[in-house]
Amino acid sequence: MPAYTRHMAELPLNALLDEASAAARLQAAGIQPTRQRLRIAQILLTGHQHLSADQVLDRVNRTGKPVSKATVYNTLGLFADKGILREVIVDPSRVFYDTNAASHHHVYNVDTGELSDIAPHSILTEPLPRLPAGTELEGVDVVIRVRQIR
Amino acid sequence: MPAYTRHMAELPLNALLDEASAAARLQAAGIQPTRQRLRIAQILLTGHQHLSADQVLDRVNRTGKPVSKATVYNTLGLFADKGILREVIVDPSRVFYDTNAASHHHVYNVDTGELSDIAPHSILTEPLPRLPAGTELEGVDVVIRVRQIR
DNA sequence: TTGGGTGCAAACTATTTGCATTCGA
DNA sequence: TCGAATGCAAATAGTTTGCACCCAA
Repeated sequence: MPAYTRHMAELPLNALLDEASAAARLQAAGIQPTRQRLRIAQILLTGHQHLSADQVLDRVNRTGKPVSKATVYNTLGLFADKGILREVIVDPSRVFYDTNAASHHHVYNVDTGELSDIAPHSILTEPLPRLPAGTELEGVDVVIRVRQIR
Repeated sequence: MPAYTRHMAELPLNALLDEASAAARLQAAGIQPTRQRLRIAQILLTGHQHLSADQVLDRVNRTGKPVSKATVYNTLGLFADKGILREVIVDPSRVFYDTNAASHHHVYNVDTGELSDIAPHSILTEPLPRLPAGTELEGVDVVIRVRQIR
Protein backbone atom coordinates (compact mmCIF):
# COMPACT_ATOMS: atom_id res chain seq x y z
CA MET A 1 0.00 0.00 0.00
CA PRO A 2 2.81 2.49 0.58
CA ALA A 3 3.83 4.69 -2.30
CA TYR A 4 7.33 3.41 -2.86
CA THR A 5 6.84 3.91 -6.52
CA ARG A 6 8.10 7.27 -7.50
CA HIS A 7 10.57 8.37 -10.13
CA MET A 8 9.19 5.78 -12.48
CA ALA A 9 10.20 7.72 -15.55
CA GLU A 10 13.24 6.75 -17.56
CA LEU A 11 16.50 7.52 -15.89
CA PRO A 12 18.79 9.86 -17.85
CA LEU A 13 22.30 8.50 -17.84
CA ASN A 14 23.80 11.93 -17.53
CA ALA A 15 22.24 12.25 -14.09
CA LEU A 16 24.42 9.44 -12.86
CA LEU A 17 27.80 9.32 -11.29
CA ASP A 18 30.38 9.01 -14.03
CA GLU A 19 31.86 5.63 -14.65
CA ALA A 20 35.40 6.60 -13.73
CA SER A 21 34.41 7.78 -10.26
CA ALA A 22 32.30 4.70 -9.74
CA ALA A 23 35.22 2.50 -10.74
CA ALA A 24 37.48 4.36 -8.35
CA ARG A 25 35.05 3.82 -5.48
CA LEU A 26 34.86 0.11 -6.20
CA GLN A 27 38.60 -0.27 -6.53
CA ALA A 28 39.10 1.54 -3.26
CA ALA A 29 36.78 -0.90 -1.58
CA GLY A 30 38.55 -3.88 -3.09
CA ILE A 31 35.71 -4.75 -5.42
CA GLN A 32 36.45 -5.87 -8.92
CA PRO A 33 34.63 -3.41 -11.13
CA THR A 34 32.65 -5.38 -13.65
CA ARG A 35 30.19 -3.88 -16.06
CA GLN A 36 27.11 -4.65 -13.96
CA ARG A 37 28.68 -3.62 -10.70
CA LEU A 38 29.69 -0.33 -12.23
CA ARG A 39 26.21 0.28 -13.47
CA ILE A 40 24.74 -0.42 -10.07
CA ALA A 41 27.37 1.71 -8.38
CA GLN A 42 26.65 4.60 -10.72
CA ILE A 43 23.02 4.52 -9.75
CA LEU A 44 23.46 4.00 -6.06
CA LEU A 45 26.35 6.27 -5.38
CA THR A 46 24.71 9.30 -6.90
CA GLY A 47 23.91 11.33 -3.83
CA HIS A 48 22.53 9.83 -0.67
CA GLN A 49 19.78 7.36 -1.22
CA HIS A 50 17.84 4.66 0.49
CA LEU A 51 16.79 2.07 -2.00
CA SER A 52 15.49 -1.44 -1.81
CA ALA A 53 16.84 -4.17 -4.04
CA ASP A 54 13.73 -3.93 -6.13
CA GLN A 55 14.09 -0.23 -6.63
CA VAL A 56 17.69 -0.66 -7.67
CA LEU A 57 16.67 -3.33 -10.13
CA ASP A 58 14.05 -1.01 -11.54
CA ARG A 59 16.43 1.84 -12.02
CA VAL A 60 19.18 -0.25 -13.47
CA ASN A 61 16.83 -1.64 -16.01
CA ARG A 62 15.71 1.82 -16.98
CA THR A 63 19.23 2.82 -17.95
CA GLY A 64 19.22 0.61 -20.97
CA LYS A 65 21.56 -2.18 -20.01
CA PRO A 66 19.56 -4.51 -17.81
CA VAL A 67 21.09 -6.49 -14.96
CA SER A 68 19.50 -9.64 -13.62
CA LYS A 69 17.74 -9.73 -10.30
CA ALA A 70 20.20 -12.22 -8.86
CA THR A 71 23.11 -10.00 -9.77
CA VAL A 72 21.49 -7.02 -8.14
CA TYR A 73 21.02 -8.95 -4.92
CA ASN A 74 24.53 -10.34 -5.07
CA THR A 75 25.99 -6.95 -5.75
CA LEU A 76 24.10 -5.17 -3.01
CA GLY A 77 25.16 -7.83 -0.55
CA LEU A 78 28.74 -7.50 -1.70
CA PHE A 79 28.72 -3.71 -1.47
CA ALA A 80 27.30 -3.93 2.03
CA ASP A 81 29.99 -6.42 3.04
CA LYS A 82 32.68 -4.16 1.67
CA GLY A 83 31.31 -1.20 3.51
CA ILE A 84 30.22 1.08 0.71
CA LEU A 85 26.56 0.53 1.51
CA ARG A 86 24.77 -0.05 4.73
CA GLU A 87 21.77 -2.30 5.17
CA VAL A 88 18.92 -0.71 7.03
CA ILE A 89 16.35 -3.00 8.57
CA VAL A 90 13.22 -1.06 9.27
CA ASP A 91 10.54 -2.94 7.45
CA PRO A 92 10.11 -6.69 7.58
CA SER A 93 9.15 -6.80 3.95
CA ARG A 94 12.36 -5.46 2.49
CA VAL A 95 15.88 -4.35 3.20
CA PHE A 96 16.96 -0.85 2.34
CA TYR A 97 20.47 0.01 1.27
CA ASP A 98 21.78 3.29 2.47
CA THR A 99 24.49 4.92 0.39
CA ASN A 100 25.64 6.76 3.44
CA ALA A 101 27.73 4.16 5.20
CA ALA A 102 28.82 6.54 7.94
CA SER A 103 27.23 6.23 11.33
CA HIS A 104 23.92 8.02 11.46
CA HIS A 105 20.32 7.23 12.18
CA HIS A 106 16.97 7.13 10.45
CA VAL A 107 13.43 8.32 10.34
CA TYR A 108 11.05 5.82 8.82
CA ASN A 109 7.56 6.73 7.74
CA VAL A 110 5.59 3.57 8.21
CA ASP A 111 2.74 4.81 6.05
CA THR A 112 4.67 5.94 3.00
CA GLY A 113 7.71 3.68 3.33
CA GLU A 114 9.94 6.73 3.15
CA LEU A 115 13.28 6.48 4.88
CA SER A 116 15.44 9.48 5.65
CA ASP A 117 18.61 10.30 7.50
CA ILE A 118 19.09 12.11 10.77
CA ALA A 119 22.13 14.21 11.27
CA PRO A 120 24.40 12.15 13.53
CA HIS A 121 24.64 14.75 16.27
CA SER A 122 20.93 15.31 16.69
CA ILE A 123 20.66 12.17 18.74
CA LEU A 124 23.05 11.28 21.47
CA THR A 125 23.44 7.67 22.25
CA GLU A 126 24.88 7.52 25.67
CA PRO A 127 27.48 5.03 26.84
CA LEU A 128 26.48 1.60 25.68
CA PRO A 129 25.59 -0.97 28.26
CA ARG A 130 27.96 -3.86 28.71
CA LEU A 131 27.62 -6.17 25.76
CA PRO A 132 26.83 -9.83 26.36
CA ALA A 133 29.94 -11.90 27.05
CA GLY A 134 31.69 -13.20 23.99
CA THR A 135 30.22 -10.60 21.68
CA GLU A 136 31.53 -7.48 20.06
CA LEU A 137 29.77 -4.45 18.73
CA GLU A 138 28.66 -4.54 15.14
CA GLY A 139 26.62 -1.35 15.09
CA VAL A 140 23.92 0.67 16.70
CA ASP A 141 20.74 1.42 14.81
CA VAL A 142 18.35 4.09 15.87
CA VAL A 143 15.07 4.28 13.98
CA ILE A 144 12.46 6.88 14.67
CA ARG A 145 9.17 5.57 13.38
CA VAL A 146 6.63 8.16 12.34
CA ARG A 147 3.21 7.90 10.75
CA GLN A 148 1.10 10.24 8.68
CA ILE A 149 -1.17 12.40 10.77
CA ARG A 150 -4.65 11.31 9.86
CA MET B 1 22.12 -20.96 10.39
CA PRO B 2 21.44 -19.33 13.74
CA ALA B 3 20.39 -21.58 16.58
CA TYR B 4 16.85 -20.32 17.13
CA THR B 5 15.85 -23.81 17.94
CA ARG B 6 16.08 -24.32 21.61
CA HIS B 7 13.56 -25.55 24.11
CA MET B 8 12.34 -28.06 21.61
CA ALA B 9 11.09 -30.39 24.32
CA GLU B 10 7.41 -30.58 25.16
CA LEU B 11 6.07 -27.59 27.00
CA PRO B 12 4.60 -28.37 30.42
CA LEU B 13 1.30 -26.55 30.75
CA ASN B 14 1.92 -25.84 34.38
CA ALA B 15 4.82 -23.61 33.40
CA LEU B 16 2.39 -21.29 31.68
CA LEU B 17 0.44 -18.32 32.81
CA ASP B 18 -2.89 -19.51 34.15
CA GLU B 19 -5.90 -19.13 31.93
CA ALA B 20 -7.72 -16.71 34.20
CA SER B 21 -4.86 -14.22 34.21
CA ALA B 22 -4.49 -14.53 30.48
CA ALA B 23 -8.20 -13.90 30.01
CA ALA B 24 -7.97 -10.85 32.23
CA ARG B 25 -5.08 -9.45 30.18
CA LEU B 26 -6.99 -9.90 26.98
CA GLN B 27 -10.19 -8.40 28.36
CA ALA B 28 -8.23 -5.42 29.63
CA ALA B 29 -6.86 -4.87 26.15
CA GLY B 30 -10.29 -5.15 24.58
CA ILE B 31 -9.57 -8.48 22.96
CA GLN B 32 -12.24 -11.13 22.88
CA PRO B 33 -10.67 -14.12 24.61
CA THR B 34 -11.24 -17.13 22.43
CA ARG B 35 -9.71 -20.51 23.07
CA GLN B 36 -6.80 -20.04 20.66
CA ARG B 37 -6.06 -16.51 21.72
CA LEU B 38 -5.97 -17.61 25.32
CA ARG B 39 -3.58 -20.39 24.51
CA ILE B 40 -1.29 -18.04 22.66
CA ALA B 41 -1.52 -15.47 25.42
CA GLN B 42 -0.64 -18.07 28.03
CA ILE B 43 2.50 -18.93 26.17
CA LEU B 44 3.57 -15.44 25.30
CA LEU B 45 2.75 -13.64 28.47
CA THR B 46 4.76 -15.95 30.66
CA GLY B 47 7.72 -13.77 31.56
CA HIS B 48 9.48 -11.54 29.07
CA GLN B 49 10.13 -13.15 25.78
CA HIS B 50 11.12 -12.40 22.24
CA LEU B 51 9.55 -14.90 19.93
CA SER B 52 8.97 -15.10 16.22
CA ALA B 53 5.63 -16.23 14.83
CA ASP B 54 7.17 -19.56 14.00
CA GLN B 55 8.43 -20.07 17.51
CA VAL B 56 5.03 -19.25 18.90
CA LEU B 57 3.42 -21.71 16.52
CA ASP B 58 5.88 -24.34 17.64
CA ARG B 59 5.21 -23.84 21.29
CA VAL B 60 1.48 -23.65 20.92
CA ASN B 61 1.46 -26.90 19.08
CA ARG B 62 3.50 -28.51 21.78
CA THR B 63 0.88 -27.78 24.40
CA GLY B 64 -1.49 -30.27 22.94
CA LYS B 65 -4.17 -28.15 21.33
CA PRO B 66 -2.76 -26.99 18.03
CA VAL B 67 -3.57 -23.63 16.50
CA SER B 68 -3.25 -22.98 12.80
CA LYS B 69 -0.49 -20.90 11.36
CA ALA B 70 -2.87 -18.27 10.04
CA THR B 71 -4.42 -17.86 13.45
CA VAL B 72 -1.06 -17.41 15.07
CA TYR B 73 -0.18 -14.68 12.61
CA ASN B 74 -3.57 -13.03 13.01
CA THR B 75 -3.37 -13.20 16.75
CA LEU B 76 0.13 -11.81 17.02
CA GLY B 77 -0.85 -8.95 14.75
CA LEU B 78 -3.92 -8.30 16.82
CA PHE B 79 -2.01 -8.38 20.09
CA ALA B 80 0.53 -5.96 18.68
CA ASP B 81 -2.24 -3.62 17.51
CA LYS B 82 -3.83 -3.72 20.92
CA GLY B 83 -0.57 -2.96 22.60
CA ILE B 84 0.09 -6.09 24.59
CA LEU B 85 2.97 -7.08 22.35
CA ARG B 86 5.50 -5.08 20.47
CA GLU B 87 6.90 -5.95 17.09
CA VAL B 88 10.66 -5.79 16.89
CA ILE B 89 12.22 -5.48 13.47
CA VAL B 90 15.84 -6.50 13.66
CA ASP B 91 16.15 -9.23 11.12
CA PRO B 92 14.84 -9.00 7.60
CA SER B 93 13.81 -12.63 7.67
CA ARG B 94 11.31 -12.52 10.51
CA VAL B 95 9.51 -10.33 12.98
CA PHE B 96 9.99 -10.81 16.70
CA TYR B 97 7.25 -10.14 19.21
CA ASP B 98 8.35 -8.69 22.47
CA THR B 99 6.13 -9.34 25.45
CA ASN B 100 7.50 -6.25 27.07
CA ALA B 101 5.47 -3.53 25.39
CA ALA B 102 6.98 -0.77 27.49
CA SER B 103 9.55 1.48 25.90
CA HIS B 104 12.97 -0.09 25.97
CA HIS B 105 15.67 -1.12 23.58
CA HIS B 106 17.40 -4.23 22.30
CA VAL B 107 20.60 -6.07 21.77
CA TYR B 108 20.52 -8.36 18.79
CA ASN B 109 23.12 -11.03 18.23
CA VAL B 110 23.32 -11.34 14.48
CA ASP B 111 25.11 -14.67 14.70
CA THR B 112 22.82 -16.52 17.06
CA GLY B 113 19.60 -14.64 16.40
CA GLU B 114 19.29 -13.93 20.10
CA LEU B 115 17.40 -10.82 21.07
CA SER B 116 17.54 -9.31 24.53
CA ASP B 117 16.35 -6.23 26.33
CA ILE B 118 18.29 -3.27 27.56
CA ALA B 119 17.20 -1.51 30.68
CA PRO B 120 15.51 1.67 29.46
CA HIS B 121 17.78 4.02 31.40
CA SER B 122 21.03 2.59 30.18
CA ILE B 123 20.67 4.47 26.95
CA LEU B 124 19.70 8.08 26.74
CA THR B 125 18.02 9.18 23.62
CA GLU B 126 18.38 12.89 23.50
CA PRO B 127 15.72 15.31 22.27
CA LEU B 128 14.35 14.05 19.01
CA PRO B 129 14.97 16.06 15.90
CA ARG B 130 12.00 17.77 14.30
CA LEU B 131 9.84 15.18 12.65
CA PRO B 132 8.98 15.57 8.99
CA ALA B 133 5.94 17.79 8.44
CA GLY B 134 2.63 16.00 8.63
CA THR B 135 3.94 13.11 10.66
CA GLU B 136 3.68 12.11 14.27
CA LEU B 137 5.88 9.91 16.38
CA GLU B 138 5.06 6.25 16.47
CA GLY B 139 8.08 5.03 18.38
CA VAL B 140 11.85 5.01 18.65
CA ASP B 141 13.75 1.80 18.23
CA VAL B 142 17.33 1.38 19.30
CA VAL B 143 19.03 -1.83 18.32
CA ILE B 144 22.56 -2.65 19.32
CA ARG B 145 23.85 -5.25 16.93
CA VAL B 146 26.56 -7.53 18.23
CA ARG B 147 28.32 -10.52 16.77
CA GLN B 148 30.11 -13.50 18.24
CA ILE B 149 33.78 -12.94 18.77
CA ARG B 150 35.44 -15.37 16.45
C1' DT C 1 42.73 -21.25 -19.86
C1' DT C 2 40.46 -20.60 -16.01
C1' DG C 3 38.23 -18.87 -12.14
C1' DG C 4 35.22 -15.29 -10.86
C1' DG C 5 31.01 -12.99 -12.40
C1' DT C 6 26.48 -13.25 -14.50
C1' DG C 7 21.75 -14.59 -15.65
C1' DC C 8 17.92 -17.23 -15.64
C1' DA C 9 14.67 -20.01 -13.50
C1' DA C 10 13.49 -22.72 -9.89
C1' DA C 11 13.47 -23.09 -4.90
C1' DC C 12 12.59 -21.20 -0.35
C1' DT C 13 10.35 -18.94 3.39
C1' DA C 14 7.78 -15.73 6.04
C1' DT C 15 3.55 -13.82 5.71
C1' DT C 16 -1.14 -12.88 3.76
C1' DT C 17 -5.53 -13.94 1.82
C1' DG C 18 -9.94 -16.24 0.29
C1' DC C 19 -13.41 -18.76 1.76
C1' DA C 20 -16.03 -22.36 3.93
C1' DT C 21 -16.66 -23.95 8.71
C1' DT C 22 -17.10 -23.34 13.57
C1' DC C 23 -17.55 -20.82 17.72
C1' DG C 24 -19.13 -17.82 21.27
C1' DA C 25 -22.20 -14.27 23.11
C1' DT D 1 -29.00 -16.74 15.63
C1' DC D 2 -25.21 -14.19 13.60
C1' DG D 3 -21.26 -11.97 13.20
C1' DA D 4 -16.63 -12.87 14.53
C1' DA D 5 -12.90 -16.17 14.74
C1' DT D 6 -10.66 -20.10 12.83
C1' DG D 7 -8.27 -23.18 9.67
C1' DC D 8 -6.72 -24.80 5.65
C1' DA D 9 -4.68 -24.23 1.31
C1' DA D 10 -3.32 -21.44 -2.16
C1' DA D 11 -1.28 -17.07 -3.33
C1' DT D 12 2.39 -13.47 -2.61
C1' DA D 13 6.76 -11.37 -2.48
C1' DG D 14 11.43 -10.81 -1.23
C1' DT D 15 15.42 -13.23 -1.37
C1' DT D 16 18.53 -17.22 -2.30
C1' DT D 17 20.43 -20.95 -4.94
C1' DG D 18 21.97 -24.17 -8.71
C1' DC D 19 24.11 -24.35 -12.70
C1' DA D 20 25.46 -23.35 -17.45
C1' DC D 21 27.58 -19.60 -19.89
C1' DC D 22 30.68 -15.72 -20.48
C1' DC D 23 34.46 -12.80 -19.90
C1' DA D 24 38.67 -10.62 -18.29
C1' DA D 25 43.26 -11.45 -16.60
